[in-house]
Amino acid sequence: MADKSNKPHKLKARLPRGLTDRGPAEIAATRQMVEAIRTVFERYGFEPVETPAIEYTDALGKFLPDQDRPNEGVFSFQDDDEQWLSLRYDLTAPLARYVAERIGTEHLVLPYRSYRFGWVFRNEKPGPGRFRQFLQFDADTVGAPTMAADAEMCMLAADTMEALGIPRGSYVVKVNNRKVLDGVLEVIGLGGDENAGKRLTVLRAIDKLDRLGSLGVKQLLGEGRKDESGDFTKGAGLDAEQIDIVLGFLEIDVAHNPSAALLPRDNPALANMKGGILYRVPPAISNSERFGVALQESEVIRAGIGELDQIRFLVESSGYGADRIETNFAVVRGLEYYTGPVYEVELTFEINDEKGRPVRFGSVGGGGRYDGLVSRFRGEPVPATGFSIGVSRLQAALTALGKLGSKAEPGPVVVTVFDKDRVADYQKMVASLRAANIRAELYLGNPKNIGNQLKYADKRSSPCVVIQGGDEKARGEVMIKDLILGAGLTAIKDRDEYLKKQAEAQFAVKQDALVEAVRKLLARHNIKTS
RNA sequence: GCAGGCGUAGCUCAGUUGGUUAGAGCGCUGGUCUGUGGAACCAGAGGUCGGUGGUUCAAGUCCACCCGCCUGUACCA
Repeated sequence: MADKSNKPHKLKARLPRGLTDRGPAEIAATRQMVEAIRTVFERYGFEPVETPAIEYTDALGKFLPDQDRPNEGVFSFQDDDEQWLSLRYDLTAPLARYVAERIGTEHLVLPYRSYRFGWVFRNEKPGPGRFRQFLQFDADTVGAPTMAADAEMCMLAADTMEALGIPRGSYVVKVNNRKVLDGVLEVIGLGGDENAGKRLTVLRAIDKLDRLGSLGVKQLLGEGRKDESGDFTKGAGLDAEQIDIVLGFLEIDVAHNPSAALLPRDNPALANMKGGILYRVPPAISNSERFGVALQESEVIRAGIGELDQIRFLVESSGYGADRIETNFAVVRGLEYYTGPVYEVELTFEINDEKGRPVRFGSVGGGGRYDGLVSRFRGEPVPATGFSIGVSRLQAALTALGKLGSKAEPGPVVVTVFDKDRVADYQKMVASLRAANIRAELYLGNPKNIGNQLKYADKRSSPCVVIQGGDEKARGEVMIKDLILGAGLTAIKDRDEYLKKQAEAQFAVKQDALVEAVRKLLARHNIKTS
């Protein structure tokens, strides 16, 4: 028993769930993505701004810690003055706080266009590609009520996807307007405060269209739905006609000719449509005795479609067709603060995971108009619209797609230790390489044989090693071995060919030509020197 | 949160109706190896069998609870 106390309960090295460590390949991939996004955002005229990861909880929005569920959704804690603080869960609310503090001063010019990226935190169940700490990249325009600001967000989203190497056709920016859905719900009798809960249930059901299909949504709008594990989700309890109308709206194909969805009330061609505004509406809507006329005359729906039409016109004018930016009445987006147009970027390709199962990445970014968010801090209305990219999720998708990060970055040049007594000489060689901006390191392990040192360099993905044994030293030379060339040698069967390549892969140069020779070797393999 | 499935070495997995000191492959470390990377051979390290409690003469194996992971679902700014 006594000897066991040597290692009593070994501390288990472990990471809290939903969090992840990131190695060189992932970090390099993230850098590359952030750089691509930043370039596009700056091209659009947005300027950088940074806010801290911690804010007062009440500034972040609705998630106030309460007794029952103190940390639901958001990580919160109390300051020593007992005020509640939280880790930010998005970048929009902190921006609203930032703007509200500066609006009307010389430190903020309206319309204010800014971008920022950083870690955000959500205390919720993690899943594949879903973490409790993840990177977001946002752009926002504050103080511009015009739809031109929204159209710009959509074009920005499309340009960013392409800058990230996602080909046109493999993504789509979907645009909807919260006013359209709000109008529909109002007309079918779900207006008013007393129906707020039901409206939420309906919107949630609509949001699941791409995942559950129209049958699943139909069930959720009605009685409810049972999933494959037997769990039952209670539905919104709409009647058949209400359900038909909601589904009918979702199915209207507005993507490719949205302008046609809005026709002026006084268009003579519409005489037979009772002065309505919707064109090509499904029978469920036009035939509805109860709601048909009201739907077609709804001012809210008309306003919403009018805004969508403006966005459509603006992006089309700039050359962005429906292959990149489409109007889609099924997009819901956040339930909380959006007040007008909402956008969502979806990846449209499917890929399989390592077990061959299809993985949907779905939405990798989104945003919308939130005219109420800044005004929470101020009496006056402040229009704002923004767009946000989930960098972490997008990175997971791009990695799975093979666009990112699978290949190791080239390592440093390794100077081997041949003669233990001459470490200083080798260190000097390293220093001369470093002085020439070449990544280089001395082998710091046990130098008892050269083979191990080559193995090490190989594992580091070093482009080459430098060797100087007694023979080279006597001739005033160093040996350079090209590991990248050498890597292919074992595959070569032909002896002459092998010897030729071998000679290319390993060569001696005068000691004072070391730096130049290494530089040439790196250039041959397209490795940047700093 | 709810439902279901799964937890044995760093990884992938064996482990009999409950029965002695829990195994294999890969990986890792060292050696053969003071002149050359992916090889070969040899040796070694590494396990509270996810945790705690219970049943039993005896638990990796049976039971309960907890934790973690996976799938679905709910919530999601």
